Amino acid sequence: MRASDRAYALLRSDIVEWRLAPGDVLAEVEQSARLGVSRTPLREALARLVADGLAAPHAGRGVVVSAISLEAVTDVFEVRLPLECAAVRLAASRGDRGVFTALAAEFALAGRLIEDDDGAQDAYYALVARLDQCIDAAAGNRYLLQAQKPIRTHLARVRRLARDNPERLLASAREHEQIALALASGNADLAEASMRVHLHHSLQHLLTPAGGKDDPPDTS
Amino acid sequence: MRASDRAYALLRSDIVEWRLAPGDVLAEVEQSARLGVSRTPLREALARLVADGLAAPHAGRGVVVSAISLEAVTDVFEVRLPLECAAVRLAASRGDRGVFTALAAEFALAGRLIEDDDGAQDAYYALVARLDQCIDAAAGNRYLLQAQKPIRTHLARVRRLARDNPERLLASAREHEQIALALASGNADLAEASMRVHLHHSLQHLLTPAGGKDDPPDTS
DNA sequence: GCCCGTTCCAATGTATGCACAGAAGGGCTC
DNA sequence: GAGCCCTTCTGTGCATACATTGGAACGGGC
Repeated sequence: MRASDRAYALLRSDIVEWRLAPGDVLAEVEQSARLGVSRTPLREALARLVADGLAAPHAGRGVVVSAISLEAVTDVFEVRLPLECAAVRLAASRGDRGVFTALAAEFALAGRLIEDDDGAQDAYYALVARLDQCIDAAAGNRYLLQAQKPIRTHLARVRRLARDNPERLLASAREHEQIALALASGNADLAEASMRVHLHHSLQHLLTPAGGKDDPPDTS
Repeated sequence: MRASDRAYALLRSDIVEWRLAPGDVLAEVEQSARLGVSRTPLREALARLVADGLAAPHAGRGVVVSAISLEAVTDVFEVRLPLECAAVRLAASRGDRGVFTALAAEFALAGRLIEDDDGAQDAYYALVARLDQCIDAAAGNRYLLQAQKPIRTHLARVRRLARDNPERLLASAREHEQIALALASGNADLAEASMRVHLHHSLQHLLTPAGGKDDPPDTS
């Protein structure tokens, strides 16, 4: 792997996983020393971060990690909603239905994934990621993918703000099952409606202040 | 201005305006010599072009200008439609209505801009760009803007495939006037509907093979 | 005591040199 | 004569050295 790719991946995960907080300055010499690469590939990595919107050039003072807030979450969803709806509509009309039938069955069984302890939730997240990938593949539109990629990045960053909530995850699994079923039936209207339902609950949960002990948003 | 910015702007316009054709290889040494910058800023410019989707890394052979075709136009519009609709919905609910009332009046007068000879059409395109900027400002969503930017770039590239057609431009002006009027009234549903009408005609015209002498798409 | 100017420093922006990888062409062998 | 391998060469990837710009701190003047 190229050094610039490594630097980009490391910095990106550092930002997404909140090891680098908004406002932190990414000085070239400091980061190049920390990551063990030279300034040239590091500059390339910083440029990609800026293009992603994860960092912003600070006039004359390098780049700083960009801020993300609750208003920003609302803004992100204002873009995510039409994009995801467009994606599922395309996937419903173009996709291979068998794939989504199988995925729906997996989501129906997802309860045990979620209720199992520790690492099992990762399996659920992986399942969600697989559904996303299948939708992307079925939509078959590189421009749509290009538009969604930064949105998903910002979303992943917000997701790390809170821990997991089994209740919400279970509801999320049911919503995803509905989406998969709609795609399996090739019904674009139903798929879009199911996606709207899911995104509504997802955003609502994100905007709900973490009430009790750990009341965690799920944005998948 | 920085050398990397100059290189990016030059290469970008070269690609958008078809001085560089799809498949052309962008060799670092060659382009750095042509543009009068060193290899380092040129590499940065190439990376930005790749991020924009205007070029793609070709394994072991540098980056090549990416292809754009009629299927690609359809794909671009599949993303453009939901994004522009979302933008006008937000603009209708948030924007300052006076701005759009004034713009609607300008579009109503746009006939003379279009029918005037030569450079006058540029004034019309500038007017369209101003409407876009006002919609962007009214929507006030940086993530939406981030998603739209590459789409608009690809669109600008396609637009250069054909010359102007006064008939289509006049119809386009009327469609834009409707959008502006809907925004001025703060009616999100009407604004979206007007946008859908405009995009439908825009795409139809793009997909129509240039029939007579110069039957030129307008994608604004 | 405060404000403005100057100077120094640090960090970015740029250029160039070096090393490695992939491709193309030629030569050798079957 | 054709196919395969080796050599060479071009071009990218990386590192480092140099220039330039912006900022901060210190000193002088009001």
